[in-house]
Order: sequence, then structure tokens, then C-alpha cells
Amino acid sequence: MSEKTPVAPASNFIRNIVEHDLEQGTYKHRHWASSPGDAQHHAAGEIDPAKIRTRFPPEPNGYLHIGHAKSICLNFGLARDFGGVCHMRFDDTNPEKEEQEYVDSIIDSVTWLGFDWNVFGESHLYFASNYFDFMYRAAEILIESGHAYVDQQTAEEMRINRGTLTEPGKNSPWRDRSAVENLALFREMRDGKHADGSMILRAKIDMASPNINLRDPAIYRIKHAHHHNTGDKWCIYPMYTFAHPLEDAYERVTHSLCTLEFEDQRPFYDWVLAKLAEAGLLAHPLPRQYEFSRLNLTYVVLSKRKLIELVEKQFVSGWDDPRLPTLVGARRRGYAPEGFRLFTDRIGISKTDSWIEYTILEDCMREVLNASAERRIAVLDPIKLVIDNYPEGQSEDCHAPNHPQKPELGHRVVPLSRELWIEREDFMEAPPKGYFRLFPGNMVRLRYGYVVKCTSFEKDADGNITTVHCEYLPDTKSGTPGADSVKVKGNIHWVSAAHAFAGEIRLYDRLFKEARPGEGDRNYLDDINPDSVKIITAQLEPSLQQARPEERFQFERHGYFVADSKDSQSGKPVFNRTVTLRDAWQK
RNA sequence: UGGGGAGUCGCCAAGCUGGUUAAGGCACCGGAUUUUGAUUCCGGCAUGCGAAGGUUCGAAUCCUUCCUCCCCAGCCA
Repeated sequence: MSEKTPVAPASNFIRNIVEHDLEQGTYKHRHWASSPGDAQHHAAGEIDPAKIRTRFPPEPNGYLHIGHAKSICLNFGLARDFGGVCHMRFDDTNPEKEEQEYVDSIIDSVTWLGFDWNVFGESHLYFASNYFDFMYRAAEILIESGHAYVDQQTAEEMRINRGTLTEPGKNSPWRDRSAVENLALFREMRDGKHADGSMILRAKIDMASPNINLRDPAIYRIKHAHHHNTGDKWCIYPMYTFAHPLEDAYERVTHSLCTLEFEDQRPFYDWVLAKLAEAGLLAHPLPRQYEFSRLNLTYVVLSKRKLIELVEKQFVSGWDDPRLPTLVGARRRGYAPEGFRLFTDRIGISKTDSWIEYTILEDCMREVLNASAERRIAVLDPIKLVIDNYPEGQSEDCHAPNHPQKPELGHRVVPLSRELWIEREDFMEAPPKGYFRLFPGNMVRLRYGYVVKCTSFEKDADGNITTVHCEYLPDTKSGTPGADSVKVKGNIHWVSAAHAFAGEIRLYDRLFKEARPGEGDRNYLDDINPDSVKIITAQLEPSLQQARPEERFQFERHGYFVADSKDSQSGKPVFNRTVTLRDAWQK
């Protein structure tokens, strides 16, 4: 089924760069010593069996979301397609924000998406914090070569002296200290002799640079904080801008992919690598950074800050709320890993600021789920259908295929009897033109059962339909020679009232009612859809009782549903609606 | 009004070292099949590539000017 979407990955500028590099043999002679290390370490290793090395470098300070899925698929997909390796690397250089809980969740999500960092017989799971000794050494080398200095300005002074977008900055009064003095001070920083914020190590570049990121950026700060991995070993920690190129080089990464906002940072990335290559700490070819545009999805919010707010202010039930675009949320919603991979292939990679329509993601899920999910029957808004000419107390088996396009998946038995539950919307007292379901005098097929003719109906005091009456045509049972003797256009699903069971179903809809939440001067919280979830009790066919957590189904004529991983109990599943079926019927 | 990026069909996105009719996907519109108004299948869908000039036999692709949008002034990443 899924052969339908072979999708040779579309050409994009990054693949073009990789192809070009491969043709040129740019990375052919790289050595890899089977573990991260400096130039000397790798020189002792063999020629790298990996044609290219990429990396997915999340900071373990939150949960992964759909935007990360794009980056994960890009990095791991590129490595896979070009005979390379993608490193799973935690960028944990800020002890104040990072936790083991996030590390575990991230590993779980990337694995769930279908990617693996065990390649060429090695596990490429890395932590930037394991490179602190190396980074410290790199900093000392920069100091010794006159490319870094210890600044004692306050944060406020630094900010003022940085200048503005249109005015150059001013040199720090501490900028011209000797290398010896800087080294001594930096070691004091490392040894805990100074308070947080009292000193900072800065790269010495150009306070007048039109690129603000080159105005002597901070590279090492004092933080007397406990680190989730290194404990209390360090009280100084490298800044991302300094650490990242070092991590990449240490791991022999060839193509370092990140989002557009780091574009201005690239000159510094290259500066760090060049200075340390000159000093012999790093070997050529050095990693190169390339930037692509981050994902924007309509009706969704992807910023970490907003996601945290939604959780903390309890607009949702938690990080794994099925309405959230987190990967744990999407998983609980029933979204499939293959769907995410299809999605990332479909939206492509470019440098254009773009907004992807949410329906693209939904369509990818429909496509993948249509191919894989077994069909079941659920009546979400039940009313009674009584077959008046069917004997009371009698029942019989009907056979329903588990998948219309996959006969090899077999079929199951659904019992039929005199009283059934059918969908409220499958009956109308006075139907509009084009409606071909149940209405007085009309005939429809009870899917996998008989053709019935609607004879009458009952209403309660409020005018709501409570019961519909019909008569069945005994010779028309599905699968029998007479099945097609009567042609009907309508085909409705049903469950036997005596055999079905009631189950909880959560009908999820988008969390935001506006395509671009918070656009203009609106607060994104005001754009929250008040009806993003509706909990109902449905009548479900008997076989659904055995549904296992995370098992996905198509409830015929409704959509795709998944047994909730948290709230389902043995014999008592709870279902989440993943996405509806397309519906071309305009009411 | 400093620097860095981006503008190709409703939404994405190839092409951009200039050369027949501007890929492809999604959406949309027709039509066929269908015991899911689903799926599947066929067909349609930019005389146009942010705008205006220019170079050229020939430009989305080169040049000039202009317009619009995004990012950067954390001891965050």
C-alpha cells in the first residue's frame, strides 16, 4: 500500500551541497578514531567509514516538537541517504536548564520516529558536557594566542559598550590584558575563586564589526551550578556559540545544519574553528554550518516559551496532551512516525520563511493510516434502529473485512440483531437534496449486512429522534448471491445494541482557531479554540474490547483513532481521534 | 537609516554555471471505479517566476534600481 509514496527525496540546496562535496571528495580523507576527539586523536584513527557526519543537537531542556521532527528527519535522513552517520548529541552546556527527564524523553521520541544512531558498529550518542575538558583547553589556547580575554565589566556595562545595530561598540577597559594575566584569571574562574557574573571570557575580535555577533562575544561564563551530567566538577561553562563548533569538530561532523537565525553566527563559528585549527587542536576539513528555515505550521504554536505556558497554565493536560504539537503529544494523538517522515519529505527544505498548512500534516497521517490501520465500527452519536421484521432474540454473524485493500488481513465477525445503534446523522426526517442515507421510505444497506427500508421513526418530547424503524430485505445479505439484487446508494454503519459496548472517545480538534495564533497584536492565548476536545460515549463493536494501548484503527466513515496509551484499561479502551476522514459531503 | 537572509500557482517547492511548451507534491475543479459521500484511478490547474528598467538571437536564471518580509544588540540555545 505504502508503495504508493516512494518519493525520491526532493532536491534541495543542502542535498546539492552534499552531493557536490561527495563529488569533490572533500571529506574523503577524514580520519575517525571511533570516538570524538581532537586532531591528534582522530589522526590515529582510520579513514572515516562514514561519507558524511551530521548531528541532531537538542538541548535537553524541554520536549521535542514537530519542528524538531523536521530537523531530525533532515539530519538522520541525509546521513542515511548518503552513506553517513548522524550523531545524537545533547547540547547540554547550560546546567541551569537541563534535566535527565528531558534526555530520556528526547531519546524516546527520536527512536519512536524511527531513527537510530547505532551505525557502523558504534553508538553515536554523545553529550556536549563530556567535552568540557576539551572546550576548556580550547579556551586556554585562544587566550594564549591572544584571541580571548577575561572581561570584568558587568553585564550591563557589556551591553552598553556593545553598541547598537547602527553604532559600533567600545572596547572593554580589560581588553588588552596580557595573555599571562588572562590565563591566570581564567584559571581562577575555573577554580571557583570568583562569583557568578563577576568575570567572563570573551573572544577578542572586533567591537566595531557590523555583525554584532563578532563584537567580542562571550565564550565562557561562571555558573556555580550543578550539572545533570558533570555534577559539581565545573563552575564555568562554555556558551553555545563557542561550544557548538567545537562539538562539531570534535565529532568530525561534516555538515552542521541549523535554522536561519544562526546565519549571523556562522562567521564566528568559522572563526573559532580557524583559530583552533591554526593552533593544531583541530584538523581539516573543518565542519561547515548550513542554515535552513524552521517549520511554521498553521493553527499550531511551536515556540518553547508558548508550549511551556500552555502546559503550566493548564490549557492542556500536560506535555503529552494529544492536542499539543509535541512529539509525545502527537504520539498519544495517534500520529504515526511514517506520517512525520512523509510530511518532512513533502514540505522540503529551503531558506524561505514559510507557513505550512496544517492539513498537509493531517493528509500525511491519513495517507499512512489508510494504508496501515485496520477498520472497525464505532457509532459515535447513537440512536436506535429497530428492524421490525427481524425476529426478537435472534442474532446472526456478519463478516467485515479488516482492510478493504488488504484481504490478507482477513475479516472479523460482527453480530447483527433486531435492535441496532446507528449514527444520528445517518437519518433525517426531511433530508436535503442529495442526501442518500436513511429517511422515511428510503433504502440503505447496513454495511456488511442487509438492505433495509425505513418505515417510521419516533421522537421524544423535545423533538429529538430517538428511534428509527425499518424492515430488512432477507435476500440481500452481504456476501450472498442476492446481495446486489437491490441497488442502494446509501451505506451506513451500525452495531448491534445487544452486543456493542459503550466506550469513551475523545474527539480532538485543533488547539487554535486562528491560522497564525497571536498574529498582529492578538495574544495567542486568546486564539485558543474553546472546543478543541469533546469527550463522548460511543457504541463500539465487540472486537474493539481487545484494543491494546497505542493500537490504531480506522472507525469506518469517521476517521482514524488510537487507543489511548494512558487511560485505556484492559477490556476498557479509551480512544483518541487522530484525524477525521476526508468528507466531500456538503450538508 | 548597520549587518545577514528570503521573495516562482491558494500552501509548499525544483529550476537559478542563461536555450525547446516554468518539475513535483498538497489543495482545488471535472470525470471513472467503489458495500467507507473514504481510498484508488484518469484529466484540468502559472504566456508567468516581488516590481521596473537593461544586457542578449534568447532570462525565473546575468546587470541596475526599487518594494516587501524575516533574523541579529542574552553572561539563552
